Amino acid sequence: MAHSEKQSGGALRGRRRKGQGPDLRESILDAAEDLFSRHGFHGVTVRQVAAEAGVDTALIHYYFGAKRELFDHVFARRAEILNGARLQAIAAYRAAHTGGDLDPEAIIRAFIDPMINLSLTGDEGWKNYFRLVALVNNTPAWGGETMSRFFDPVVRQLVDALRDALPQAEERDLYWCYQFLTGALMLALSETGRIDHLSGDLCRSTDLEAVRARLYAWCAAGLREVVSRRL
Amino acid sequence: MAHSEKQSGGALRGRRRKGQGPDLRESILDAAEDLFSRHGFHGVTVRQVAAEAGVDTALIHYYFGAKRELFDHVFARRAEILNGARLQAIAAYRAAHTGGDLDPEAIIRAFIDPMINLSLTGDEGWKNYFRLVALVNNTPAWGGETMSRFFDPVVRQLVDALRDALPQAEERDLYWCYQFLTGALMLALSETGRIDHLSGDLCRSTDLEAVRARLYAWCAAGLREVVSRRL
DNA sequence: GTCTATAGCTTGATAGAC
DNA sequence: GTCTATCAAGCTATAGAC
Repeated sequence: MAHSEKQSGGALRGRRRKGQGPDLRESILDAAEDLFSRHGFHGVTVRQVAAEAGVDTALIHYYFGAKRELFDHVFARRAEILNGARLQAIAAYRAAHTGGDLDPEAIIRAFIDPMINLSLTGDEGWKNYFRLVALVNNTPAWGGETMSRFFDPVVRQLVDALRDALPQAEERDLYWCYQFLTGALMLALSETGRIDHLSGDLCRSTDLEAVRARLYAWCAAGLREVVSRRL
Repeated sequence: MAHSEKQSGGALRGRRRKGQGPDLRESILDAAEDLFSRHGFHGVTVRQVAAEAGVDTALIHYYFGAKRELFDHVFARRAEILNGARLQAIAAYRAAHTGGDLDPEAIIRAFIDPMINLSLTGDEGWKNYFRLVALVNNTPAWGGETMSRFFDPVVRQLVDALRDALPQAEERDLYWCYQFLTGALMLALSETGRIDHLSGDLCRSTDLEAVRARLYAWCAAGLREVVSRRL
């Protein structure tokens, strides 16, 4: 509230960077994203963010206001890009298959592929971001509400597409299957290193190509089975 | 370290409670479990735990030492009970099917059923505990190591049993499938309420019977599919 | 825009009375 | 065992110089 006029006003947004030196605003968000994703909201101090970004704590409050607002900015920053990519992937698949049968596995692929691609080919920040989303997804106090606020529209597109692909499916089954899917997906994207230790380094949690090669098949087969058992 | 002699010594353990009034040590653990599971380690203060337990902060330090030691006590308390139940369920299934074919879905059921049963029929503390485990499971900084330390032995039993049931399966596939399973399972057990909102209350995250009716089929079908695609 | 300095509070932990 | 009292440290956030 103390800084809302600066965030919404065009003065700052219109001429940021000015071509000289790094963009401190983005540096702060990058540092916050990195730290929040590893230690959670309460596990990070504004001072740590400032130190990691190479700025002073006062500057963080100048740009983003309170600590919680900083967190929200971090969470929202990549959500739009991600949602756009996923919506487009689902729409592209539907457009290419109007009239014909829809394949549930291809729909799931369209939903997940953008995330794995961003994590693999994008900057390191995307890995931090997915870790953060996974953390929020498992945060009972406010995680469910936050996830809904940012990602429900895309999920509805997924469920809609799956319903069209499996018109005989019960509505509830689609939602439960989505929950299983997102639980498996989020854990994979957060790359906690546990599977490395567990498997004696036979599997690497950073090996998202291995995830891709298995997760779609896993989800599609599970969905088919759950839907068919109800009939 | 300041209190190690009190924790390991028999004096406190031998005559706790004395039959009068509530056991403050357990009350503290219950309160800490509740709060940690909702807000994470850093999101809870020792003072909050003390207030919730109805004791003074000094007593917490007297019993458990530092805040982190309190957390470790909370995490370890139910791990033994849980691991015992799961090991027994897997062993019981194997004992009942020596010589014959092993069913992957039944093995998965033996692995998961104790958790769902404890959450459904046990005290409220079990729900808090599973939320806590889910949170740790998705904590990059130290979650992977902690999960491994407490739960790897049981997971190895699961993987061993699945290997015997599917001798043609590739080793790596078994580990990846376990990761998908645990991601879906932990999210379900943490009951974040997101599916309620998403489905317009068609599904309830507290409805673990609905999870049970679908998760085993989901996991078993996914496992079969992943294993078969590799051949 | 960016930094210095600091106010005002909360935290984890302990010493010591009972 | 349990509580009162308290300390040193660290925290968020802001005011004001530049």
